[in-house]
Amino acid sequence: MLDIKLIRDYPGLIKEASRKKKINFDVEYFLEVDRKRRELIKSIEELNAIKNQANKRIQLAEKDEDRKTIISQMKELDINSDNQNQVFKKLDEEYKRLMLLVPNIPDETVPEGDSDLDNVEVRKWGKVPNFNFTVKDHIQIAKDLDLIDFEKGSEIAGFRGYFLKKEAVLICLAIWQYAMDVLRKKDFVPMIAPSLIKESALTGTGYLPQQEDEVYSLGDGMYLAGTSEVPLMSYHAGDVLKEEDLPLKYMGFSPCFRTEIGSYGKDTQGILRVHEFMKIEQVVLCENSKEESIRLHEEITKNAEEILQGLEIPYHVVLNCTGDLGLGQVKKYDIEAWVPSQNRYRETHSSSYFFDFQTRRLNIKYKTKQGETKLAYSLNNTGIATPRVLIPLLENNQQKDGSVKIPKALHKYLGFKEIKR
RNA sequence: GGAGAGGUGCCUGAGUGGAUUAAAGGGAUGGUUUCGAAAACCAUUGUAGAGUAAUCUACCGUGAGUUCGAAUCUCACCCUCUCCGCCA
Repeated sequence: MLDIKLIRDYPGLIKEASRKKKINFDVEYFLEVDRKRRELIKSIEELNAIKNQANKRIQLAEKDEDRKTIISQMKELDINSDNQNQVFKKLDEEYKRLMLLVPNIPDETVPEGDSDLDNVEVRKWGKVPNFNFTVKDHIQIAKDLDLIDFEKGSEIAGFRGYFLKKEAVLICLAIWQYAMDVLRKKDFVPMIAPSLIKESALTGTGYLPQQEDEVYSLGDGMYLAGTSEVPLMSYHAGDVLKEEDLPLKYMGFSPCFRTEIGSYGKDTQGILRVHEFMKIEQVVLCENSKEESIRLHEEITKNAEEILQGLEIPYHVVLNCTGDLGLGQVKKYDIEAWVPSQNRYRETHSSSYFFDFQTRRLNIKYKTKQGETKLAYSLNNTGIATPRVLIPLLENNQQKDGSVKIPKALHKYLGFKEIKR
């Protein structure tokens, strides 16, 4: 949600943002609704002022007759007032519905583009491995080493279902522990967040109503979160924080659920795109400042890179183009890890900032030292997501003999250095 | 799942249809006093919207309703607590 004053004063910016983000939003229509709504508010407030005055006169009236006269006058006035209120209710609903659909304005450094194909590489890390044998994809490796059971997975959990087995499980546990240790050193507060959540948490973070298809709805008003960003941001909904406590940094650990509607036919094999996975998410609330947002955005991006570097996984960072930005995102980097079997990088992390888009919806503020109350700004990035990260981990470390070497950083959590049969 | 109690401002807490402009106390901030502090005294102390401004409007968990008028009455929902049952 954006500041209504900004939309009123600079509708052109919103129009541009809609165009760049490939989002359909009719600014002129919205402003018309806003104008009518405001006119009505003014008129209703004037009526209320008359009523309030009349109430005082009713109380003070000495004669019963006077009182009756005023009451009958007020009854007449009420007919008009009821009508206005009904019209207002409809207008207000429409206004609120539209307010949730106004796209945030992309940063000027974000390249224009239609889709992820137009994202721009920012930097690369690590050496893409050269294999002197035919590389296997993660599916084959997992089958050969009995690490993932896809057949039973789809039998029990349906399409995109999977069972992790044996070392795959232990490695996931180790990866979580490792990633948490990295983030803990950077003072991120560990949280295990609920995935079963109410609608308001999803609306507050901007996933609803915009991305309704992608969220599992349980039909009783409860939903399954696609990321712990949703419960963690909602954790502070309605709060007035202290400036000296900012930035607040959380690492949220939770199962994540995604319908993947709209990606039918994409990545249907393996564990790249699954309905259910585990993720450690970095969530940050900071002061109302663009500079601070940018600084922290770079920081949480670096944190994720540090985690991947520790796992010895080659990656690159791309700057997402406007068409690949979500409704509320101002700027986003995706980190993509090298997947040898596909001979390309695939997304493992997504790092973005929102300014007050989410905090306005969630009403998260803070008091400055001068006593001013301001909306906080928010950011988030993946810490690590499993099992997806197993793909580059298994593939990049596969050996000619079919075994897989395990990156050093995980050894102390595992007690073994390779997967071998 | 069953039974009960409750939700009022930064906090405690009063308030069963009209003077509530939400009492009172506490806290916080500023001032007086003081060498300085404590105490005492005085003052200030919510959010949002409309307006150049004076000012006006809304908000007592949320939403709807009754009424000329609702923190107060009615209905639905949300949340918290207590007890019973079940349970990792």
